Amino acid sequence: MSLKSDFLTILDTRGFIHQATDLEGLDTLLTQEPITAYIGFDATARSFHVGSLVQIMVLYWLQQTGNRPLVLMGGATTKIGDPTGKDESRKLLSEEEIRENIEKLSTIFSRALTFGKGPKDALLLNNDAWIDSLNYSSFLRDYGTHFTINRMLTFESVRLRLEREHPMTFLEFNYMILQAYDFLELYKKYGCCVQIGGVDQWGNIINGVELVRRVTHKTVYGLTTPLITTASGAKMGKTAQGAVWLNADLLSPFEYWQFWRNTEDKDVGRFLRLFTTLPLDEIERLEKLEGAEINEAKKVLADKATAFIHGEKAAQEARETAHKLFETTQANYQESSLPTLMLTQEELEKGAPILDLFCRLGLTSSKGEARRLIEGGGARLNDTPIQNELSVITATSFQDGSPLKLSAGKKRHGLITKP
RNA sequence: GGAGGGGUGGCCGAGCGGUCAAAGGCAGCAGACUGUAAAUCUGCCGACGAACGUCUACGCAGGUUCGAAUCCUGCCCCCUCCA
Repeated sequence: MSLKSDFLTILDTRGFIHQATDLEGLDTLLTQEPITAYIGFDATARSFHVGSLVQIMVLYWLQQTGNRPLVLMGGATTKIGDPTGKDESRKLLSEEEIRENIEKLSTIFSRALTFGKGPKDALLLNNDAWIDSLNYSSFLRDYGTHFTINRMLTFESVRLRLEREHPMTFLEFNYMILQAYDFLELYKKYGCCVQIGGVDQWGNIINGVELVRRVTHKTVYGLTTPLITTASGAKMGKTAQGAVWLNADLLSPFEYWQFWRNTEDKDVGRFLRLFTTLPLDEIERLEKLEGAEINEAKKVLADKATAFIHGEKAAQEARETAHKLFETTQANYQESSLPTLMLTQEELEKGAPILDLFCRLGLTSSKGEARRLIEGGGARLNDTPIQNELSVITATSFQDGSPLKLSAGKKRHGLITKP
């Protein structure tokens, strides 16, 4: 099928579309008038990770093509989704946590989207605003009639749990109803007619689409994005440190840059399409590079992806640090984005144990790990393998006054400076 | 409420009185080869300690024993079937 609208054409050619309720209908609508669409986000963590990046990119393109994005933070649904908070004080605390999470999560959108009060400006919403005040009996009477258990049982998420004989609580069962209600609310308040989400959200999205139709007799649309895996089949987003967070306080821009730089060859083209805004013909050129040349494409990917989240300046710095680290022998890392540790005068006199320094720089999580690293030959000081696990850093270790580079393997480095 | 099964390291999963810091797999880390890639091969993979070693860990709390992940008692949680 050939798509006519800018938005769907971009989504399609860049690989964002997994399935949709009525792609043609949505396409037609998009060519007629600007629309409002939303994506819901959970507030369970303090930061998004690359898994959510697909969704964020979709919102970006939505706004770029002249439509209005709504970012819905699931303040209320997150609260309900976690049934462990039983006693009163904990519940209060977790509400507090959710608030903090939402605050932190929201910062990510400011670079990708333009917020404001204009017709095309993005809005940040929290479903707390309407779900918290729902009255159980009237909610049941008004909306409960639109959901049949028969239908709900056929949804993938439910069916799988039942087939595997995994328990599913009534609470979880209700989650999808509340999410459907979100859609209805957004449709009524903001004229929002599209919900977008990951493949796992398909069932929930369908429910929303149907609820809106039953209540208002209007057609709204659902669209899902594919689950992004690496060419080797692994779920995206794991590094040595854990998840690939988007917030800089959890993962430095340099490490973020490195994550993209280390993309597998086979993924470069796909990732350039998904996670950068480079023109398609440029991407086609880049992905044709072969052998070692494809590294240039990976650098572009890293630059653009980092700039999108952390800004041009941070991307530039990350690139320079990487260049110094991997492509030259020069040792001036002062301006780098590597973890840095300054020793005290006292430590320099007494000698700082190398094992401690590995831990303090976050290169290893225990002294034992640092010890094993040295035994295995993966530990280096200024690119010279460390032989003795008992060595110490003293004032004389700084030969020319520049920082010392401590490395765990070839890719993880930290700097040690003296006062 | 009754009967039965089960809770082991990041995950899966063996062990069922000493040889268990706990097989095997996955994930992870490092080394070799390369291109800061993939694949492959090798090593490592609880903490502390320079080291003999010490401590903490097999749902929780006690107990039996020279000795317990393994046996007993109580509690908590999960699953299956029955009411």
